[in-house]
Amino acid sequence: MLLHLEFESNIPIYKQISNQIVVGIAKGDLVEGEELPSVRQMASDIGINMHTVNKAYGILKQAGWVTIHRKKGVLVSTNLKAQEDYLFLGALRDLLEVSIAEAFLRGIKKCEFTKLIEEKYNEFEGGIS
Amino acid sequence: MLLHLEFESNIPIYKQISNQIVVGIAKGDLVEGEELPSVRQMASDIGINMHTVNKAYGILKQAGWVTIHRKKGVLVSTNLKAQEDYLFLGALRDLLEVSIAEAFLRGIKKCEFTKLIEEKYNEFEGGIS
DNA sequence: CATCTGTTATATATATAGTATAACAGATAA
DNA sequence: TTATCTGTTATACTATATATATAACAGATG
Repeated sequence: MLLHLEFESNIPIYKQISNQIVVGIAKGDLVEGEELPSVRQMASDIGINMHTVNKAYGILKQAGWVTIHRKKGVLVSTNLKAQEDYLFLGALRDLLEVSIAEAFLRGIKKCEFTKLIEEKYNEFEGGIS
Repeated sequence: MLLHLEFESNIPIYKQISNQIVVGIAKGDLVEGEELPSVRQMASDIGINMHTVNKAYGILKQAGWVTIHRKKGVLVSTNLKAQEDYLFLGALRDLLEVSIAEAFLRGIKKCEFTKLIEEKYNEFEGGIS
């Protein structure tokens, strides 16, 4: 899977990496058990420091998006750390509040917003159907 | 309008301030033309530095959420800087992609996600009805 | 005149992000 | 065994972001 990094972005590189891997899993570009490049390999490919990749992998490992074996290397996983739905949705609500407020005040209709959500969901659901 | 700041949050204070003011406008707690406290006053009330508030106001001014008059002070505005809907929605799409991917992989159903959006929209629409 | 306003400038302290170099222990292959 | 690769950890450095502190300026107000 190709990573598209923007080095002038205000989003940290390690966050861009971990984000795109999670999205890659949702899209089906990365499948359970698939091996990811080593920290040194990916760092070399991208042209960044090893520790930046290591931080991204550490975040993914922490959340359960990858498992790391001495033998097999870094493997894609969907064995997520348990988190109650209401906690996840609560955090999501907080995250979305400002964006929804801005959209509302800009005259974006409710259905336009939800349509955007549904389209992205379909991108993911299409990957496993 | 009361601000609820979390000083241990990873979200900068100035961002928490500007976010909550935008949400306050959407909820109808702040209305067009309403005067906001001066940078020194708000800083004093909250117990933070003047420049932190000034940075928040600067962001709001930049986007068009407030206008600043020598005479009248800092006024709530909804005279937003022109931005094409497709640009706003494109940025929104990027912002939501990871959250939607996570929700999808956690088994949150599409309708649960959109329901969350609709509920927040209703909070805002209720404020002006 | 005194006071308040937004704004700007400068300085400092701390945290974060990214890089650089090095080392360790486990696994792998020659 | 030797050599190489793995994730991991440690240390150090630079750059940037965040927040604070102090000061000053020009416009407006009473």
